[in-house]
Amino acid sequence: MKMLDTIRKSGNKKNADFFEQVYNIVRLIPRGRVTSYGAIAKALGSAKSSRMVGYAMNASHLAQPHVPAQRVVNRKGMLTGKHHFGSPDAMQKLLEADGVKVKDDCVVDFEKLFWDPMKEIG
DNA sequence: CGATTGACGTACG
DNA sequence: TCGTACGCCAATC
Repeated sequence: MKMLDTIRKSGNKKNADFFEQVYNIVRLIPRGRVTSYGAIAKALGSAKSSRMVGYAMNASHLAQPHVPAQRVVNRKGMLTGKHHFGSPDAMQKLLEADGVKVKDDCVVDFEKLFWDPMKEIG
């Protein structure tokens, strides 16, 4: 499904291009699965803009509908952004609610649960 | 308009 | 194997 293509065309507005794309991809993440900032950045064609993905996530709480930001972690599978949630434990709780086990701020079986955006987009 | 920062990632020691 | 340094690109100061 070339969803990103649609996303890109629909979100070609000057503002909200990168952010919107990030949000859309994150919203595509199935329940019980996770992905990384770098993977999203790469999926958007800006592999070197992984930091921007994280930056976009910082404002993800403003996006509508809700963006499951808890399903996005760094390449190590660590919950680096947990501190940006309401509570430091909110992210882990949300992940556990999705069926993702978290141990020591790290996603268990991260590689197995890893969801590749390119797989859905490409 | 230049400098600083950041929910990352890769390279290097 | 672990810790530190740097690059990337957009937003904020």
